[in-house]
Amino acid sequence: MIGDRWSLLIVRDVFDGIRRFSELQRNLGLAKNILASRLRELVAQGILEMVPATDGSAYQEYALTAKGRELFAVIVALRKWGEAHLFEEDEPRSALVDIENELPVRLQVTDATGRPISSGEAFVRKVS
Amino acid sequence: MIGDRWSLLIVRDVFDGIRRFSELQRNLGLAKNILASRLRELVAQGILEMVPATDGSAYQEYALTAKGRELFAVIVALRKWGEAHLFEEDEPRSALVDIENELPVRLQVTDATGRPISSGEAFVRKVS
DNA sequence: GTCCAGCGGTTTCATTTTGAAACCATTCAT
DNA sequence: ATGAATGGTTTCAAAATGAAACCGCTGGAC
Repeated sequence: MIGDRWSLLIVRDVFDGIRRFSELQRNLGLAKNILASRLRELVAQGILEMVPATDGSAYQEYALTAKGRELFAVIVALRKWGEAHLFEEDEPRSALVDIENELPVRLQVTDATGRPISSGEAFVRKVS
Repeated sequence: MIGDRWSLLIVRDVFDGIRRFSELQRNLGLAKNILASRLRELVAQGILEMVPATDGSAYQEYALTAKGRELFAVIVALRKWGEAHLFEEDEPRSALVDIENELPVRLQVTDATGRPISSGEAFVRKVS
């Protein structure tokens, strides 16, 4: 899943409403055989599923499953980090905004009470 | 960065306090040449830096830079998704907990007012 | 101070993955 | 009915990965 260059980018594109094989290929610029292989894996992992095309044609589209939609925070986190660090100072960039106010979305790691925490304030614990 | 199998796992391990070359290699089980190559790239990208070892020895350690620490939400998001989906029902798993209450941390995508939002309520907008 | 193990790599080479291009069957628009 | 677009698969070369051997430096025991 995170083990290769393309899978998360494909998932991101599907979140953005790109659903067809050829659209994904044009948008990402990857080889068709690799795209076919990645889509097959994502479907096998239950992250994407094939559904009948919404435009009434006989083709299929790729859609996120519930498991796939749960990657939302991952995509948002990566997108925000990328927006902050992968562009030059004055280079045009994009931002993820909420539909209502059109203001950038926030992403916060908090403790159980809702207080924001930093990486030093958390650790991994074994649970059953 | 997200373009390969190991870089994010290395960053995760450094968040977990693993700082030495040999520790990373033992923990991740990857080839030494690949680890050396990935660490070189992460340092070149300004995500990690080499610092003198904290134990007084002449060796160096790898530490997160400010840019690297900003990947915290990405690591938390991936970890939570993995905890939820990558284990069998009754398989022992681990969870990221806050230091104070030892309760699982939360991760939320919200709009500018703090209201939690789902993927359908956000879209990408071009900004300057 | 000497010896030996451990650390932090690099080099070499075989295997695996990736990518570009050509090809193909089916579907759609005219 | 015809030609272009869709959604792939096949083939083959190039690049990335991984295992193993090697190497110089460090640290600890003696």
